[in-house]
Amino acid sequence: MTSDALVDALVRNTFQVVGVLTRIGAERDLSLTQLRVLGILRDRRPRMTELAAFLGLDKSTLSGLIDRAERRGLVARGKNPQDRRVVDVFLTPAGLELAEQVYGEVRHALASATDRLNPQDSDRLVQLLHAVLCSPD
Amino acid sequence: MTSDALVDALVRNTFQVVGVLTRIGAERDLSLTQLRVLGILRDRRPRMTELAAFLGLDKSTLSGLIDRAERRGLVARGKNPQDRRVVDVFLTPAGLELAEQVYGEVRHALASATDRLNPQDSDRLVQLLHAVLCSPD
DNA sequence: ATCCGTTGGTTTGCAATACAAAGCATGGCG
DNA sequence: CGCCATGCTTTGTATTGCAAACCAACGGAT
Repeated sequence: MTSDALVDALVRNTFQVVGVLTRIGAERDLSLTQLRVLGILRDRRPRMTELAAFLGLDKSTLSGLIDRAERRGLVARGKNPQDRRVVDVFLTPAGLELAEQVYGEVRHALASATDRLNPQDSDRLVQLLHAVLCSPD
Repeated sequence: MTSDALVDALVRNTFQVVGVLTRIGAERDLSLTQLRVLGILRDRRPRMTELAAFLGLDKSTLSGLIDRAERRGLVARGKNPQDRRVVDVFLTPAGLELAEQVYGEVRHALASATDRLNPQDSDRLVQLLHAVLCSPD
């Protein structure tokens, strides 16, 4: 079955990227999850529950996660005028700067891998990856 | 820059696969790391240090990890006749069975995604992924 | 043969991550 | 108003991870 080879490649690729992300995050004392939070908040301002669902985490997990990030001045909690129960989360300027920095480094670190492809192959790979991951099930 | 799109796709893909692995692991009380241990031990019998290096973890982290897996009867520690200091790790029959089971499920879960590709695209994607990840840097 | 530095693992202490269950406040009904 | 649902936090517990200290075994040098 050819799809086995594909699954293997996907999983292997996953752990390699996870390794890169973890290493880069560790240099700034950011866990994989924190890194992901920063990435998500770059272009969103979700409420706690939304963010938890996005990350596939429990609400209670997120409370602690945001607590720590807030204590470091990376994110902030905002009140939602429509519904006083909900808590919106967003990046502080410092958080945004760190996010951009880190993701710049990620691009740089992965460049050594992605540069092995010529532009056509690169485009093709992007297309294929999109095809594979388009539906979140 | 086209490589930005590629990096984005790789990272997004990574988190999607991590999500699948985490979910399937959770059904059997296996963390992502435990899952990976099982995957690695399927066709290897490394010593503790080798396994730690493979996973990018500290030796001390691995001790606890293997402790718990051993307590569940999934792996075992073996003495190395050449050097009495080293501890070899390998899957028990139960561990092997669980590993096969879980990775079967992973294949199944990802099949809904991979099946979207025709065989040619699938092969092409495998090729491209291999090209990207061939050197671990 | 002994000394001693190196290597291989474990132990201990600490922080972060994650879940579940319980709790608290707000919202939105009937 | 009474009551349940929703949104988030708190509390308790297990796992994961690192660093530092530790012990045991190896191996070369004297």
